[in-house]
Amino acid sequence: MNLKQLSELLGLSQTTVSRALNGYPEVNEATRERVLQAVKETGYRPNKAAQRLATGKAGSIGLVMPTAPGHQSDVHFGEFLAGLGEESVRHDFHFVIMPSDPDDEVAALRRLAISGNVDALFVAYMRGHDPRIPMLKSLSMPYVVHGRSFGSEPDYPFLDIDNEGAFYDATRLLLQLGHTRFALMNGPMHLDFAIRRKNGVISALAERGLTLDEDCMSHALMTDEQGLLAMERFLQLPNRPTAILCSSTVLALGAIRAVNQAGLRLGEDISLIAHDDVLPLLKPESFSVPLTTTRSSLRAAGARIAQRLIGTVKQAGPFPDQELWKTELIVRASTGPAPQQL
Amino acid sequence: MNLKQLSELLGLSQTTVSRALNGYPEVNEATRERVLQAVKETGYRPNKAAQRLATGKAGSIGLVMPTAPGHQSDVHFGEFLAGLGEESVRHDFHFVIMPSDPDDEVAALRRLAISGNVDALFVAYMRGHDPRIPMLKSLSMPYVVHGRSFGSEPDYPFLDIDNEGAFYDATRLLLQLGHTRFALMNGPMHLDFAIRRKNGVISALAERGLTLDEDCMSHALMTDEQGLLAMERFLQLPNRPTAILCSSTVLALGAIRAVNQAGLRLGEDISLIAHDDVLPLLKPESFSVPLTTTRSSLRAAGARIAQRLIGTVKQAGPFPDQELWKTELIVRASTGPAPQQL
DNA sequence: GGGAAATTTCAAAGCGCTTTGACAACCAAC
DNA sequence: GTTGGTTGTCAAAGCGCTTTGAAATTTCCC
Repeated sequence: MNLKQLSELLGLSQTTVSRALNGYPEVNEATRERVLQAVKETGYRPNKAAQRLATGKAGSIGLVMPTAPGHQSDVHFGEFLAGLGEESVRHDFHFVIMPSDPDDEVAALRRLAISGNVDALFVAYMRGHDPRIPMLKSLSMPYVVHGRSFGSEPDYPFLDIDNEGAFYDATRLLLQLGHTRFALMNGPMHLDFAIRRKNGVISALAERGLTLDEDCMSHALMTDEQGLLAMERFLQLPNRPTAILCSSTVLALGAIRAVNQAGLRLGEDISLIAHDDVLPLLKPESFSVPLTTTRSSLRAAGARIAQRLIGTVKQAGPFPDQELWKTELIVRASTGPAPQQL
Repeated sequence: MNLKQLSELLGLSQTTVSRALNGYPEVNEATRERVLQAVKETGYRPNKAAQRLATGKAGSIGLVMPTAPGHQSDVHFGEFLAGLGEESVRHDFHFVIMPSDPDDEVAALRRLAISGNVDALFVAYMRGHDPRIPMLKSLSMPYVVHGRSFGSEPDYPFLDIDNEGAFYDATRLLLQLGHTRFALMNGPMHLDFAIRRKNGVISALAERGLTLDEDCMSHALMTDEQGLLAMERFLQLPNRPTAILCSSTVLALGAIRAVNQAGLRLGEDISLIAHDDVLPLLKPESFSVPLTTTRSSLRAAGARIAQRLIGTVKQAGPFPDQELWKTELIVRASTGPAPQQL
């Protein structure tokens, strides 16, 4: 069943039927009703490819999924996708995923943009001075950046959380509890959020005249394995840290295993605050010692970005171009007063 | 730049240019060279929407991502996606994701199929007597099922691992080590793989005249939290099991925490074998006590399914319709002889 | 050199939709 | 009863590609 057949069935022109379907005002309400009824009965569905060709709109948003043989498939990515998905299905959009080697993202993004398969782009895993930003600007296609790019003029549309503020607050809490020896277990060094979180820690420490040693910083993929390794290193330092800031609950998982293995008690010998992306798989409150966290839902961010992108494509009102979400600092049992000096 | 302009530029007809581009034989090699050269210089890219309309092929495969507000976004899903992605990018395919409430998958799948956005479908998370199978059969669109559907005639294209065999073998290993009290920590009861794994355990036990108590079975989402809860229950049983079979390394994570908390030693007081989907996030060899596992790579399965789907769409030779992959049983330190009777 | 066969190219007809510009049909107002 | 403004409907022209069927050109063989 196509439009032509449907219109013949109804004794109307294709124009009228098309207009009735797409909510144009210049159609008699009675006629529209008839058309809608016929659609129900015949199960007519407009051909997407033809719609696309005619309108130039694809009804989909595109994104690049970093993946390579052997590359980590990131839990955080799946969670974000879920948010994006929930929102797009609500608007009858779908999304197109272009897998790409993480080293080749600019090219992948360009391919996706010119493929004509998408109306808008979303990008994540931002780095400092990210080359994708100028590229996106040069494209005439709506986009939203998840995160920001340190070092680039922030004049592009983004949604980010206040990473620096989150880790500043977390650090201050630990300072107030009397801790003086800190360590930071961070994501890969080149990623924007990692830079900002580090800055947050450093500036809070600086207020008390403290610094963060090179030894007390780790930059790695956010896996439990890396968390374990990093923590083991920290614990072997001559003057080992008592306060740990951790960029993910996944890292925390490994870190805590290391703490346990060393026979230390979390929340007493070692205090730890992790950033919580609200992964349903890893609830900080159900850790054996519930985790103090800075919280911001990755899924909610995904949904919001989808909303902005789709709204822009549909020209449904203006959206704020730049959003910075505050995180919540939630205190649980993994933080406690600094242990007495030995 | 479109085809018309390009052909005018070359002084050729659209037909010839189109044929040259698409590798048809009825084009002079010299002409083809000229065309290809012009494409390079002008950066011409055929309009996808028009191609689709003309050919009826979308160049993409579709899948339904189960997601709902509050629903688990599954680590296993992301890993599978990575495999699918690696392969599809290799063939210039992309995939379209339709998010859907897990209770509404049949409808979502149908929407996706008739949306005209995809050439082929992939489905996973199969259940017993899965209603999607008859639905897929009724569609005239290629598809591959990941897993199988217990109770349905296996006359549809699938790729599955030998779940029953894996758990049969794992159980036999534990039996040989002298264990007699078993527990099974499984995925959700309605899922096909869970049914088959359970059968594998039961039939291995039956050979020794043993049975699996209702108490010693848990069916739950495969999260570490559920693993913890299930194991805590097992450990409180009057005659507690010494051998645990576990459907995922994620479940094992929680289970092991419970074992530790109870002051028991893994591989001595309790033996555990988990199924390992080769999640890069959770390597069984880097657990504090390395895990004995049945292994089969989810990512490889994703890649293989993409290969079959794309091959079918492109009519590139026949593929086996049904594949059953064996798993590997890899023995590490989490299994040991049954402890002496008390 | 002529005719048949093979090779190369082309004009035109779709694919199924949207949208433009024109045209009836109707109403109110003078 | 004509004018002017709405309303509702339509025919036809795209959108940019593929593909059919025919025509033009070249090649081959006797």
